[in-house]
Amino acid sequence: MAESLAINGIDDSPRGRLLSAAAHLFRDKGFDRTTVRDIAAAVGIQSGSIFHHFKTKEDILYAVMEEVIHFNTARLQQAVASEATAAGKLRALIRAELQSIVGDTAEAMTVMVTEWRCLSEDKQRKALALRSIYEQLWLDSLSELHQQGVMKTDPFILRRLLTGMIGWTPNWFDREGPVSLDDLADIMLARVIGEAP
Amino acid sequence: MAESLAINGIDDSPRGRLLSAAAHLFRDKGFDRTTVRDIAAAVGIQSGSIFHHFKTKEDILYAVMEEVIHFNTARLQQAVASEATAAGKLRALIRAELQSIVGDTAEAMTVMVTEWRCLSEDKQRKALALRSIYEQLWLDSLSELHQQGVMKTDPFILRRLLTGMIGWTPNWFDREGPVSLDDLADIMLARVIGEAP
DNA sequence: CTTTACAAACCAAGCGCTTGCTTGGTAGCT
DNA sequence: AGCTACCAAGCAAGCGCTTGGTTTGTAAAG
Repeated sequence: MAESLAINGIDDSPRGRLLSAAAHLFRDKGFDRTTVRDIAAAVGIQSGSIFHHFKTKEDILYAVMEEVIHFNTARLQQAVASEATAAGKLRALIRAELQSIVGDTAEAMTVMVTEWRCLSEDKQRKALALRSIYEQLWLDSLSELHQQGVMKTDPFILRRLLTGMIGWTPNWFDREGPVSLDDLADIMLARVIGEAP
Repeated sequence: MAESLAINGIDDSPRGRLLSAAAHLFRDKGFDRTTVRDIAAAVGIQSGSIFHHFKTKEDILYAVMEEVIHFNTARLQQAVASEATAAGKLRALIRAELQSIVGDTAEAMTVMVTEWRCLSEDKQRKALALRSIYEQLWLDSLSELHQQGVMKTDPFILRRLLTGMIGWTPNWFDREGPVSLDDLADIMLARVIGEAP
C-alpha cells in the first residue's frame, strides 16, 4: 500500500517500489527489526524475490540513503543559488533541510540519521563521501556570515547545533500545528544570526 | 570488559556489572545487534546465566534507562536548586545535561536516546512517566525567562531545539578539543537568551 | 570449630523459532 | 530466443530463552 512515495526521485519500477516500502518500514521499526519478509509483503512479492533486485538487505538501506543524499544535495544547491545575500542563503538552507526532514523525503532522511550505524564501515565511508558536498554548502554559508561579523561563534560548531536542532524536529513537529515550517526556519535562523530571541 | 562504570549510581554487584556492560554494548552496536551472548561474555559468564538477573533482554535495556533517568533527574534538580536567577538556572540545566550526555553517564544517556523505540510500548510509557519530572524542570525555567520577556519564542519549542542541540553533541564533541563543556554550554545558552551571537 | 541449611550465582546443553539468503524453475513480454 | 520479474521451498546460522543441576558464600545450630 506504500502511501506516497518516500523519495521524490523514485519512479514506480519494482526497484523504486521496494525502496519506498523499505524506507517506510525502516523508519517505523528500524533496520534490524524489519525483515526482508516484511519488505516483500509490503510490495506483494515473495521474500526471496527481493534478491533479484538487491544483493543484500544492507544494499537496500544503502540505496535508500544514496537516493536521498543525491536528491537533497540537488535541492540544497538550488536553494543556495536562488539567494543573493549570505543571510538569505542560510535561511534557504534551513528551509530546505527542514523540508527534507519533515516533508517529502522525511522517511528516507530519518532513516539516514537513525540507521546510519547499520551500514558496514565500507558503505559508511562511501555515503559520507557523497554527503561532503552537502555539508560544504552549509559551511560556506556560515563562514561567509562569520567573516561578515554577523556572529562570533565558530561556523563548524554552529553547523553542528543546527544539525541537532533540525534532525530532532521529526520527533515533535506537527505539520498541522500552529507553527509553519517557514516559521520554524525563522526561529532557527534567529538562533544563528541573533535576531529577536 | 566494563572499563569505567557507565552509570554513576551503579555498584559492582553482578547486576550492576551487567548493566554497565550492556550500556556499553548497546551504545556501540545498538540493542538489536547486541546479543545476550555478547553481554554475558563481557562480564565473563554464560549467556543463560543472565536470566537469573533479568527476565528478558528488554528488561536490561529498561533497567539501564531507569537508572540513568533517576540519576540525572537528581542532578538536574540539584542544578536548578543551586542557582537563584532564571538565566543562571537555565545555564545550570544546559551544563548538567551536557555533562550527562558526553560525560559520566554518556553511554546510558546515548542508549536512551537512540534505542528508545526498542522498548515495548508499555515500558515506553513507564519510562516517559519517569522523565516527566525531568522535562518539567526545563519548561519551568524557560517559561520564567519567557515571562520576564527575555525571549519571545515559545518555551516549548525552545526546549525541543535545545534537546536536539544537546542530544546531537555526542556525535561530534571532543572532550580533548579546544572548546570546553562550559564553553559549549554558554554558546548554547546564547542561542536562547540571545547574547553575543 | 564443625556441621547443616539455604539461597544466590552460575554452568552445560540445547530447544524452538526467526533470520538473511539460495536454488531451480516458471510466466510473460518483446 | 532471451530477458526481466517472479515463485515455491528450504537451508544454515544465529537468536532469546529454558532447564536441571552444580558451585559458592554466609550464617545459624550443634
